[in-house]
Amino acid sequence: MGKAVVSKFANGDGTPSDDALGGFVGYRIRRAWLAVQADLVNALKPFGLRIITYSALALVMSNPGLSQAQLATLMEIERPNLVSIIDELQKRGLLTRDKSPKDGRAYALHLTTDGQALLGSATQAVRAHEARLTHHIDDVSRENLDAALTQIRQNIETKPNA
Amino acid sequence: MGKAVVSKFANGDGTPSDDALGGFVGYRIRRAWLAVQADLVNALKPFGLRIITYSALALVMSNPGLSQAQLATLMEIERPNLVSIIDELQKRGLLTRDKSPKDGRAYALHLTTDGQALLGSATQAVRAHEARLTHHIDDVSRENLDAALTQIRQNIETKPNA
DNA sequence: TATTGTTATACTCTATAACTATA
DNA sequence: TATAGTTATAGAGTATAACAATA
Repeated sequence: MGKAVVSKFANGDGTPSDDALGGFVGYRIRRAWLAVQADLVNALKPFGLRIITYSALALVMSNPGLSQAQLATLMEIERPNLVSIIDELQKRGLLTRDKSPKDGRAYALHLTTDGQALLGSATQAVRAHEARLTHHIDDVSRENLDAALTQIRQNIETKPNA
Repeated sequence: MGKAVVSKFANGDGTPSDDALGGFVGYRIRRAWLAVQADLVNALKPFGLRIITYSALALVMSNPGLSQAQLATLMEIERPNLVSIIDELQKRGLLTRDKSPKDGRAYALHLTTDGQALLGSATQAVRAHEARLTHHIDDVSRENLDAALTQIRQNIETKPNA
């Protein structure tokens, strides 16, 4: 009685399955982010930019004159880890580090014309990448996605684990 | 003419803003994952487990007897990086590495009774963590979230960037 | 020849302590 | 004293090459 067992694996077809994790929202978000990240890295490669250098350029563009400490806070990275990023962008002539007129300790960051041009081209590529991501996702679903992701972050902030 | 400029920053209130990135779905997914990850790390800490060791236990539980190569594929990590993870779990007596009867090169992985017990307790904590994440997100939104994340992964697989 | 598990290694990302110069 | 930028460093996580044993 009972038919032959092909495999002891969870999905019963002889191939191991990830069902034990696939039911978790966190796992699904992680898998989505890894896929998006890999695709975005490729989208930025032609411009010689990494995700972190693109982010720095975009944030300096929107917030001209901000300091490295402010930028690090905005990027949610530690101040020491921003130094080499800014070094790299400055060496490539994409942004300037000027002594702040108001605070002798701080630098005021600004994009150069080249930096603005490169950011513009890269942003077009990022928009194309985003358009591909959200293909077949209508406006309502897209808004629901944003709302759900925001709610999740709020839930964690409100009731963090430890 | 024209009122005093409080700040040149994007949000105009004297504080720099991340609006330049906040409009991207990828950025929102990343932020959500980072928050979920931090919370999950804390949820697993009491059990002496990291996300990667919990994943390994859960997958071996669902797929008893699978090999390290199969597990590495399932976890989407490289085979060499799995060795120390299995070492650690074996040293703690949570799983066994038995010579596969069918393939002299491979090990068949199984959870011990202790491993099953620890996985059970940890899974309760992960479920509690997940319940907190999805608080205030109704079933329809939750299904929409899953569908959207799946669609995004499919879009990338279908039309990858480079 | 190809594959399993392993070692060694390297590269990125991230986190902390401590220094200097300014405030 | 506190903060901005910096240096040095250490720890994760991840990726590849190469080897012995087995298929």
